[in-house]
Amino acid sequence: MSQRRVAGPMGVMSKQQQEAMAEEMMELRRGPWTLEEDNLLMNYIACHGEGRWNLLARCSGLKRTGKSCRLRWLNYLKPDIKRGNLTPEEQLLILELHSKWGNRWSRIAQHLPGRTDNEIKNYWRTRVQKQARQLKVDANSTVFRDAVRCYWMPRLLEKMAGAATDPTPPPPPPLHHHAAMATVSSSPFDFDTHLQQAEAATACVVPNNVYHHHIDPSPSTSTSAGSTAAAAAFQPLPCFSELRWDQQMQSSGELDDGAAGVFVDSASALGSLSLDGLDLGPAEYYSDSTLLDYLNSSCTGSAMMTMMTASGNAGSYNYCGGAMDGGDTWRSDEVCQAAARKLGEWGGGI
DNA sequence: AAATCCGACAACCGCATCGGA
DNA sequence: TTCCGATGCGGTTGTCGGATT
Repeated sequence: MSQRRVAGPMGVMSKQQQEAMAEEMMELRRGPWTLEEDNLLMNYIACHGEGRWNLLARCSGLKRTGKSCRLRWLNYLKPDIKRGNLTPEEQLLILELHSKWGNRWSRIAQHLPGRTDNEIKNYWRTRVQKQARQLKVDANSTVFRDAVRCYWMPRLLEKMAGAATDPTPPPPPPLHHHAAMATVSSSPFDFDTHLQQAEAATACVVPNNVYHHHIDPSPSTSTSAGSTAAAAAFQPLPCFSELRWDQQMQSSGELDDGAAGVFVDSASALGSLSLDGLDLGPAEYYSDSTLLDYLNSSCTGSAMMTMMTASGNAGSYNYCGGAMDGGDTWRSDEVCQAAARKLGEWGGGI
């Protein structure tokens, strides 16, 4: 940032120095807010509304900077702030969105109503990064991300499934496709124990942003209790069930990177992806290139890929000879609708 | 019981961006 | 076009309370 300098009584002085001097002259307060200060701030905002924080700081009688007032309001006093521990759903969403956007705390917070960017950032630093530190790996490393995707997220989904069927928690949903999955348990999670398994699983995992809480697509191959539990894990969360075609996404400007692909609104937990009938687990957003990479690495000849959500929306497209049909060939067809109905029969909530 | 450690979270700081003058 | 104030964002620090030694 530019350090703007202006001439003053002390000679050339940076803007920061000027501010510091002004603060000194006004004896601005720092540190924890008192009840009186909170009341002053709330009363002022009740009368004049949010915004214009510097003016607020000057006129409210608070000996605080505008910045400090804004932060106190947004992170603590605002009426719609949600207090208390993050729910498994919220934790899942944070892990999910962070894997997609990185440290874009504010952007992530927009998807968690009532939670602040500060709260999410603190959660990440105290909980998630702690795990990474204990493993002596970087929290942004591929290995750690895969461990999160393969083991932490499924455990959160189990928690969600358990909560949905309380007071009698169901058995964990069937997890398959990777032998390592069989070791996932509801006991206290031991990240260290699973790290090696995560590394092994990574070798055969595919679209990079797929995590593996697989539901069995075929009722005949799983117990009804297991299917119910699996479906329960996909019970609708707010705003989570819309599948949009890429062209719609682009025309509506919802994809800021202009990428084509498939997007299952917000909660990956509700999307499911299959390839020629083989369940690939929940899906969120797949760029065309991601899908193509995967298909190229795992398919010979042709294949049909389908996606569906718990609300019953579904789509598919064809892969043949190393290429995919373009976005305009996406269609919602009978096959997918039938599959979606099937999911509904298992309790997916169509 | 006292000292120390540690996790959680509130608050601060530096910088970037935006919009109006 | 430039300047500058306001606001927002992400990284870092400070504080407090509970757990542990």
